[in-house]
Order: sequence, then structure tokens, then C-alpha cells
Amino acid sequence: MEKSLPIPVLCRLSSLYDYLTNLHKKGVSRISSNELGMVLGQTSHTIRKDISFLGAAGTAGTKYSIDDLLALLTDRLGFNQVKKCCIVGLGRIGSALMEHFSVYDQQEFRLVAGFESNINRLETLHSPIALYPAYRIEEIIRQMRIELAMIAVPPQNAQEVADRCCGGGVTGILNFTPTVVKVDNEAVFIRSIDISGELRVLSALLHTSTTIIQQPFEKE
Amino acid sequence: MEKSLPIPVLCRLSSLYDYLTNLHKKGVSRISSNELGMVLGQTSHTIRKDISFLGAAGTAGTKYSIDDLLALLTDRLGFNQVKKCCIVGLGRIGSALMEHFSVYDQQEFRLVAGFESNINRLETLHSPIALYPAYRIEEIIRQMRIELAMIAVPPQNAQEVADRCCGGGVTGILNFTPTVVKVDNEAVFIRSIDISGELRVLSALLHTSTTIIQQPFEKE
DNA sequence: TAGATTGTTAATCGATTAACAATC
DNA sequence: TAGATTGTTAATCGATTAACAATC
Repeated sequence: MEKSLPIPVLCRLSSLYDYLTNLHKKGVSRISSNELGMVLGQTSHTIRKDISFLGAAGTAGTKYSIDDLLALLTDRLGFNQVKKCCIVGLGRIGSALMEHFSVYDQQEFRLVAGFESNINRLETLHSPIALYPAYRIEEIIRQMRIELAMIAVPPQNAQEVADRCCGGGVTGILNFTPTVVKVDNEAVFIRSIDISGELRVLSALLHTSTTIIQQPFEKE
Repeated sequence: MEKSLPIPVLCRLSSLYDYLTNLHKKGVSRISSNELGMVLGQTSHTIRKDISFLGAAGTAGTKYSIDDLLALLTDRLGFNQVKKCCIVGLGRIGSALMEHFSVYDQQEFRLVAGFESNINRLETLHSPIALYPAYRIEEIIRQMRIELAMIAVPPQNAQEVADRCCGGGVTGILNFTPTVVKVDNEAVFIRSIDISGELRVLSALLHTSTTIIQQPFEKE
């Protein structure tokens, strides 16, 4: 039985993949765990440990071959199989994502559909990617075999949309809503990006770091 | 000396704050750690532990008072002090964020400036928020006493922009770029949102969960 | 009082860091 | 061979979970 990769490891490997892709484009051919650690803000130990999760990738004494590492990452993490994605909710954030992903061609995924419930708004939108009214979510996801859905609807609709995306058959959801969404299907992965939440975290960090004195609820 | 809150705790408290704010608006007055756990996808233990980091907030036997909890969170995490924010880079994502934060009025922060290096593009943009050319970053940040910067520039410019934001005096950076940015100032907090990275993580999750057999590098 | 539910201490779990052996 | 650097095992650290005492 395959030991599945811990999420923190996966996140770092994803970032590593991105960086190596850039190096590859620049024509760099080898790099050490030490150098990688510097750039990615990790220790060299962490880099090597993370890589070793994928199986051995380098040869001792030599630095990592960037091509080999990229090939290993691509293979093990499945980045060679293009995943079809859709975006539900084409408001400000949703349509920005739409444009973003229709321009950048990431080899790992391809945006193939957008959904919007407001028909008037839908008609004002233009995109090289097919757009559909929201009531067709299940139908289109199933028909096109879409695997990933990005959800950028108002928070109060996030759960319902997530359920319908699952109903259509997606196995991954990227939730841009502060709502914590849940699905009963074990096989569906959910990750969330909460922009306001992140701003609050930063805000709290600056606050708590400057509030040095404040000693709450002193017991006597 | 004040023990600073661990980041995971801070993230959950931020999400708790958001949820309680909604409950408050709906007129709900009390809620238990158990119910909160259900909704926020945590155990009741975690909820209570997190809250206890702020000092005692409830009374045993009774559920938490939502008003009291909100007051405590607001006070301890500094959400009553409005933080001034800016956005650097007004491309697709940047201008979507711009619109987003100029519409939603979050009491915790206020967007006060946007920066864009492309003068032609700058002139086509219209916003209720003041927009400036990128060369004025330091000047305006210092002058307006802006504390937080969101960075939505091309990845290759992220580090330089971060440095200049720090030069102006921000103490928090929300980086929307896949580039890992670093600053030498210890007092500056950085958080990152890597949208493509998250998609890759999801993508890898679905891949590794379906790839059951694949047993790499079997030792003999 | 009895039931409910908080706050906190203790136990477990997992991830990161360190050390080092393996090896090119 | 000696120097460099990987891969892996062990040690540390921190966060989550569990248990329960405190108390309304």
C-alpha cells in the first residue's frame, strides 16, 4: 500500500515544481538541496526529505539533475495528465480567474467551462472558454468529464454549488469562499483559499506582535 | 512575555471570527464548541483550545455568548483597528481584488491605494480608490501610513516589489505570486496565496489517491 | 442537585530538524 | 582518494486529540 504524501510535503513539492520549471526554461541543469532550500525558504533537510518521498531522485555527491527531478515530480504527482477544470461563479474573482487561466497555459490543467447563475451577467461576458448558466453544472461537468471545480460564488451558495459539482463528478474543489464546505464523498478533495481570512491573519500577526505588554486574565 | 499564537490557531480563529460575524448578523446569541466544530470542520476540543488562547471566554455549562466571543476576538486580534492596505499590480487578479475590496466593506481593513507600473494600463483603469504609478510605491505607502500590501505582479517582479513595499514601511505582505519572497526586516510578516500551486496540490491529491498500485523503487 | 459544557492538563500523533552513513 | 552531497534513520519539536476536572 502506497503511503500517501502529507499535505505540507505536497505543497512544498508543488512550489518546487514551479521553481524547477523556471530553472529549466532558463537552461540551468543542476541544483543542490542547499541552493533549493535558500530560494524556497526551507532547510536543505526538508528539501531532501520531501524529494525522497517520491523515491530516490539524485546521486550522492552530485547535485540534483533538474530534468530528472522534473520528470520524477511530473510522473509521481501526475502533472502530465491534463486535468479539466471549471469555474463556478463569474463575478469579480471568478472572471479574473477565468481570464487568468485562459491566457496562461499551464500544462497541468485546462480550463474548459465557466458557470454563472445570473443570466444577464452571463450574456455580457465574453470568453474563449465556453460559458454556461449555473443550472447546467451537473450536466456539463458529467458530459465533459471535468475533474476540478473552482468555486467563486457568494459564500451562502458555496455549499450547494460544491454539492452539485460533486453530483456532476468532480473529484477536486478549490473553494475561494470563506464558507467551510463539506462533501460526503470521501474521494473528493477540497482546498480553500480565503483571501479576507489571510488578510485578517496578517492583521492579527502585526497586532499581536506589537502588543507586547497586554497580559490577559492574570490569575492571582 | 506574551506567548504568540501559532499560525494554525490564528487561521482557525480568523475563520471563527468570520462565522461568528455571520451568526451575529442573523441574531443568534449563543453557540457551543460542539456546534462550532461541526460547522468549521474541527473537533470541539480544537475550538475550545483555540479560544482559550485568547483567555477564558465562556462560562462552563453555558454555551459561548457570540457577542462576548466576537468582542474578545476583535480585541485580542486587533480587528477594531482599521488597517490600511494597498494593492500592487493591477492586472487581472489585482484589479479583481481592487474591485472586491472597494465594494465589500470589511471593518478590519480599508483599501486606500493601488499601484500599476504600466502607465497606459493605469490610465484605462477607473476606481473609487486612488491609483498611482508604481514608481511612487515607497512615497505613497510612507505618506499614507499603509500597513499591508497585496502583491499581484508578475512573479519575476515580486521580490523587488516586496522590498520596495517594506522600504515604504508596510509590516504585512500578502503575496499572490508563486515566487517565494523574503525580506530582511524581522518585523514584516509575509503570507502567500498560490492559486496555481493549490490547483496542482489538488491535482496531485487526485492522482496519488487513484494511483494505488505503483510501488516505486522496491528494494530487493 | 444533575446535566451540560467550558477550560486545561496530559497523551498522542505527525512533521520538522538534525545527524550521519552511503556513495559518487 | 578526498570532497561534496544525497538519502535515511533518529531526535526534537509542536500541534492536535483526548480526558477530565471545574463550574455554572
